[in-house]
Amino acid sequence: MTIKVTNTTKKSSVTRQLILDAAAKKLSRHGYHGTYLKDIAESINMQAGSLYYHFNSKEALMQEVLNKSVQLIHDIVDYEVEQLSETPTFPDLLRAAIRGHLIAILRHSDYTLASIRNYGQVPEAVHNAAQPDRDAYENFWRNLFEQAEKDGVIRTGVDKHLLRLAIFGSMNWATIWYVDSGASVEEIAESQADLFLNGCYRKGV
Amino acid sequence: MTIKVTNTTKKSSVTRQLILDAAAKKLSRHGYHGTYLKDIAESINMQAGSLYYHFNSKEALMQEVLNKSVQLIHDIVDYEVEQLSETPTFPDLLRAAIRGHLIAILRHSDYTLASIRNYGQVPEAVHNAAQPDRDAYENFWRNLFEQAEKDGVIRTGVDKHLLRLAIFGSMNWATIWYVDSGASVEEIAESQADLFLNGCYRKGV
DNA sequence: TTTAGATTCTAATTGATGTTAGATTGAGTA
DNA sequence: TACTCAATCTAACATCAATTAGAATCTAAA
Repeated sequence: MTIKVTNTTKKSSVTRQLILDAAAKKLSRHGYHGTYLKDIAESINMQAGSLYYHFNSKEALMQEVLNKSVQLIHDIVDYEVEQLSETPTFPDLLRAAIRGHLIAILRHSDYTLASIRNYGQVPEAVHNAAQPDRDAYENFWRNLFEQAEKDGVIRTGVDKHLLRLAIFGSMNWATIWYVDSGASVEEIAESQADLFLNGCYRKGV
Repeated sequence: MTIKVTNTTKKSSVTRQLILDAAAKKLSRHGYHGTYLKDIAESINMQAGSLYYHFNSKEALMQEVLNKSVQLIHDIVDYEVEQLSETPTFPDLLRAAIRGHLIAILRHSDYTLASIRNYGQVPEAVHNAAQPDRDAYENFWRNLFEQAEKDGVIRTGVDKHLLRLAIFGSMNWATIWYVDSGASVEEIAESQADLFLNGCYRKGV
């Protein structure tokens, strides 16, 4: 058996990437247990056994897909937020964060759907390995709302915790209907930000 | 082979229900391909083969779980809405609908998690079979917002379609974090309704 | 008590999957 | 040219899942 150390050969890393992409695609469509190494391999014209040159096991491969999916989102959100002016307002920040998250999960939907759909379906070891990355990303949002509350721009009575979870839900759910909606990512982001900031209700008819 | 016709015997229908419940539990935790008939059977002290007396195939069993999950939600939402006064306001209606949906998916989470997590992961035949029920339920929400718009209580610029999907996302996502949150279903419902009605932003600091 | 029908079990069968070891290929290098 | 090593393939192995046929058991009515 070949022991795998970090391999930096050109060809190897290209193939690795091909495998990861193919795995993400399968994983997003068929779930962990419905994703077969044979299918992954076939979709990039390889044999199932050959995958073991690049990954030690199915679990290891899946783990890397899940990790990458979270990092991808985090990176894009960071980027979108950094594009803002020096002293962005809370609505600006929220809009940018939502836009980043949606861009990530809708444009790279194979990875994020793989992550979302298999949350709690993969073996625990795989699940736990991605937790640190998830926590790091979650903290970004926690901080966003904590700062906003300090600044007094959150309406009294709004639970920061439930607010964050509601926004997460709305965004992540978009992976399910986005393709059929015809709307652009930017439109959806704008709409969701506006909704969470101002609500849908017109008072005093 | 025994051909199954609709069987109304007492014992049979009780066992059927046991099987469905067990299947929903497994399905919600391990996904379609990770759910094994053997496990379902064992969890209710039966043999895998015996399941075939009640269901023609794994697909047929799964299909019934998914159908039931949607019907369950629809029924409870209808009930909550009917409890309202003769002429409920839009906020009242929305609150009741959200409460009903959350009660359904959080109290009977095995069925609804089974449905949500396996959306697009089950074989297409199974998926399609549950579509009519899903459509019927979706129409309830469509009508809710259409009526509200006619009544002029929706803020201009709000996209009814995206609004509905955002609310769905927030609610359904709650299945993931509910158990760890410590919040009650009623609190979450109240909080989400308030959020979607009025937003989180306090204007004019 | 007998018996027919309903329900469950038992023991295969068939097919597919993750994994591995060893053979094979192919590109660069001494 | 020979050699090395990365990369891939091939052909197995062991396991396990869905399904089935028929035997066994249980239940309620005659």
